[in-house]
Amino acid sequence: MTKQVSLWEPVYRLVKRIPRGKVVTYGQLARALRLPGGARTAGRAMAACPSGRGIPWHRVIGAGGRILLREPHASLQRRLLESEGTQLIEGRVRLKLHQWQPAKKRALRHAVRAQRQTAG
DNA sequence: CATCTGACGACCG
DNA sequence: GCGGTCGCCAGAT
Repeated sequence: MTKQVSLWEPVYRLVKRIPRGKVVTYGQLARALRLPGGARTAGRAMAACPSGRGIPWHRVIGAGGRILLREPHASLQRRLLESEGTQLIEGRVRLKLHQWQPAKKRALRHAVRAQRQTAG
C-alpha cells in the first residue's frame, strides 16, 4: 500500500488556503511546491481535483490571469470568481488586484506533511 | 510496453 | 495580440 493518497495532495492543500477574492496561477503553484514538471503538473493536479472537499478550484488560473478551462467549465469558473468579487477584464483576472502570494516556507511545510501522509 | 492526452507556460515569428 | 513549438510527466487506453 504505497499510494493511497493522491500525489496531488500538496497542491490541494495549498489551493485550499487561497482566500476568497484571491487567485493563484498554475505556475505559482508549481514554483511554490517545487512540482516536478512545472505548471503542467499543477494543471494535471487540478484536472484531477476531487469534488466534495471544499477545494476552491476556481481560484486557480493560467498565466496572465487567463481562464484555461474549456466550456462550459470556463463560464462557471468565471461566474464563481465574479461572485466572490474578483474582477475580470476581457476574460482575464486582474492579477494586480487579486493575485495571492503564498508564503513559500509555509507552502513547503504543508507539502512535506502531505508527502509523509503518502509515505506513511 | 507504446502511445495519447492534457485545467501550462516560455519563446518565437 | 495570435498561433505554433517545445519541454515536462502522470494516467488512461
